[in-house]
Amino acid sequence: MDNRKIIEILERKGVRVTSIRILVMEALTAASRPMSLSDLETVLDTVDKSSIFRSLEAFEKHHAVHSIDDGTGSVKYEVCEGEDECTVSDMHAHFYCEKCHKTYCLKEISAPVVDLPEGFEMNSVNYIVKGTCRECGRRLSRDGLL
Amino acid sequence: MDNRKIIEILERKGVRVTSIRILVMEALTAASRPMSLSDLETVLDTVDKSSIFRSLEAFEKHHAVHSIDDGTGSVKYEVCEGEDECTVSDMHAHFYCEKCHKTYCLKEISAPVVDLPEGFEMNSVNYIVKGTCRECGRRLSRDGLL
DNA sequence: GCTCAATTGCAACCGGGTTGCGCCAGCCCG
DNA sequence: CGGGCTGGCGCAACCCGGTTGCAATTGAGC
Repeated sequence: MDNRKIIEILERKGVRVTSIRILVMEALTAASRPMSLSDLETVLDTVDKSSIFRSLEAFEKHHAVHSIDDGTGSVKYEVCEGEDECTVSDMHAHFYCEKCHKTYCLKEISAPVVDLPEGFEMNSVNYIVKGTCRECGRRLSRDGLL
Repeated sequence: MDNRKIIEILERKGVRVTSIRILVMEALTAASRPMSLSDLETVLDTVDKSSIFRSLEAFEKHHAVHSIDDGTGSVKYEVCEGEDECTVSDMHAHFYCEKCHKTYCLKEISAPVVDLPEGFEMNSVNYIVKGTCRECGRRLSRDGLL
């Protein structure tokens, strides 16, 4: 992976560039799936978790990443797509596989928006579908467990 | 509140009736809103939290209550409406007020269901809207803060 | 190269959730 | 009534993800 690209992302978002932050952002962009703090901890085993945490904090403040809560008890982070803000783009659906415990990002499916009762103001939406992912479904049917 | 009703609910769901469980179920039905473990802990300050926890566990196993994760880090519980199962009824939307930190149960709004990519199997849906609730909206506009 | 603010690593802490264990209550059976 | 068994309870300890205080280090700007 080319560090230039990573550094460019950080600079564009106005995040101060450090070696640790490059590592964290690199891991996040390399992953095809939202990552939790402990996921990152195991990938970057030389880096202290508080440093990763604070890097993510900085990224999030500058809208370089956004966090999603898939109800597993550990917050996941993923790189924001848009060039600038990502408040709208973080409204897409996510899928949590109860078999392999992976969280998928259904980028193409934007989170549905409902009409709220009068007086309620919406700020953001969290839409999580739980179930069995494609691979686990295949695996289970192959093994005759389905 | 009439204990008879509480006991009747527990018996109908096949949960063994104990004094603690009556207290927990009573608190849950009395609350107009989903309650967390620590909410219940403060309401029932004579009861140990592990007892409350295990009561909730028992209730949930017998579909007397269901849990919802509003992304605040503490799971909320609410009494199932239906007489029997509640697997469908727990698919309604919830609203989390970021001002007063209350979770509302939008019973009349069922969680929207999206089409998943091929091979993905849906088990349940979690739909949380975050924002400002009616009361906080009123309060803020009354105080000129909005 | 120097200075000062920001970042990092470490260790400790926090809070929600969970569990091991001994004790107690209730119940069935003789 | 008495004994034994099952299940519930309280206590304390633990787990884990997240967070923070602090001292050491880094690095950006001069």
